[in-house]
Formats: sequence, C-alpha cells, structure tokens
Amino acid sequence: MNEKIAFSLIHAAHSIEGHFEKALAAVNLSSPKFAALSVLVEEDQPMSLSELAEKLTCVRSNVTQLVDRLEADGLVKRTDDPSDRRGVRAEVTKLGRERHAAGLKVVNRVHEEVAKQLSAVDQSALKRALDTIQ
Amino acid sequence: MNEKIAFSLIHAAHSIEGHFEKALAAVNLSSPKFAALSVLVEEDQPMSLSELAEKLTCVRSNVTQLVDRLEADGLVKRTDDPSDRRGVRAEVTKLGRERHAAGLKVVNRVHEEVAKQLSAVDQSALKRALDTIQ
DNA sequence: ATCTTCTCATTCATATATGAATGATATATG
DNA sequence: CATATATCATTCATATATGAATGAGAAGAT
Repeated sequence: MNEKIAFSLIHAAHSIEGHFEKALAAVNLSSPKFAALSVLVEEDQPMSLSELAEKLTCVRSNVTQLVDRLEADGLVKRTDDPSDRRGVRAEVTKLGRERHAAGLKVVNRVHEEVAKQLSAVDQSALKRALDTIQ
Repeated sequence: MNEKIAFSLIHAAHSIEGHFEKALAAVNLSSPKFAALSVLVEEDQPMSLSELAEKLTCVRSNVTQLVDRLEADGLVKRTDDPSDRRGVRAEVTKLGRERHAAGLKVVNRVHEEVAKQLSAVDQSALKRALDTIQ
C-alpha cells in the first residue's frame, strides 16, 4: 500500500512477465527463447552470436547457452561464418519460424490483456513516464 | 518508440532493478540477499525457511540455496526448530543486521533517484495505475 | 613478415530461479 | 495403535544470467 513507487513498478513488471511466460509455455517457449527467435526472424538471415547478444542486451556466454538450447529444440541452427573463421552464426529454422509465429499470437493476447487492465489510465502518459526512466 | 506499454513497463523495471543491484553490490549484497535480510530483520526472530520462502514469494528450494549463501557470508545462521524436528529456522546475525542497514541506505538513495526521474509525472496516479496490474 | 592486440565463441565458476524427487518427521484417519 | 497423508528442508536436474579465462583467428603496428 504505502510502498515505494519503484517497488510498485517492479512488482507490476514481474506480474506481467509471469503472464508472458505462462502464455509462451503453452506453445513450448520461454521468454528468452522467444526474444531470440524474434530477433532472428526479424533479421531474416544468419546472424553472428555477438550481434544477437547485442540485440538481446546480454553477454555472449549467455547467447552461447541460449542458442545451445534453441538448437536442441530444433528452432535454430548454427552455421559457419564464411568470411570469418572465428565467427558462428545463428539461423532460424522452419520450425523456429512456426514456433515464433505461435509465440507472437499468445504474446499479443497478453498485450491486449495488459492494455485492458490499464483501461482506466492514460496509457500514453503512462508510457511517456515509464520511458523517462533510464 | 512505438513499443507496447507492457514492454515499456518491463524495460523500466529492469532498468531500476539494475540500479538497485549496482547500489547493493557496493555494500556486498545482491537483491535476493537484501530481500531475505529485510524479511529477517523485520521479523526480528528466528523464522522457518518455509515462512521465509512465502514472504519472498519463491519456492523453498530457492530459499535453501539462498540461506546457504547468506550463511557462507556470515549474515544469517540456521538454528533448529525446537518444536518441530523437521524444521530449520534462519536467524540474522549481528553482521547481517549491519549489512542490511548499509543496504537500506543505498536502496533508499535509489528510491530517491527514481522519484526524481519521475518528477514530471503524477506519481500517485502512476502508482495507482501500476497497482491495478495483477 | 612477425609480434601484439583485439575479437570471436566457448567453457568454467557462480548466482539465481523453478519443479520433481527424497528422507525425515508430523498429523490425521481408520 | 497403525497406517496413510501432509509438510519440512534438502538434493538434483534444469534454465537463465553474469563475468573471467581460454583458444582460435583477425587486424594492426613496427
């Protein structure tokens, strides 16, 4: 009740993340996996793991492991970078695209629910306020 | 820019969590450790790990590990529950209380910063909006 | 061209989280 | 009372995240 606003914000965010996770679980995805697939589908071509890490705002060792799991799921495959023998690139598979599309559907449903829950407030003002936070 | 409001919210929350983590790191604490110490200091008496898990909204196996680490740091000690031989209770040590006090200081500084960053918005309205989200 | 330095992905150690399985003990039910 | 069920903390397997160390290879400097 008399909680600090930062805690309210974090609590609300965790709650929403829970909704996303639950929705994605129904299509056999986790949030990190869906996020990675989203980047790869958007890019629509093989992408170096470093670049993927940058887009996901995380360290490279994390992407190595995430791509391991995505590869084990058959959603992504690693290919050699022809122009740099150090490099490895990730490419989304057909199954990966399908899974991503399924994820997108359920994620959008959660977006709608959240918007509905915030129907009483000025959402653009709220969004502006949130985006001031760095 | 044209991002969904749920993502704005999650992004803002992660940013703030990062600030808390960085501030706490300066006093040798993590967010989970600080949260656990906060509960134990507030309670001010030995507390069963189950109860601690409930207060922290996490599963018991997580608390087992967290208390392992807190105990290794000398911030908490386990004691037997005299009324239930299955039970184990966690008790904050003197060092734990000191560390928690130090953590509270830096955490409050972050709260102030966040409030300052949101100075342009109606914070009670924002807080009410956030608290509608379940 | 060789040597240094940077960058790439991976591995390792660690922290945090979950959930299933386990063993010890309480509690409830016949 | 004996047996079944529930609860306690822990362990194990796993997912996610970080950062340090590593080995391979690219790029730059002399």
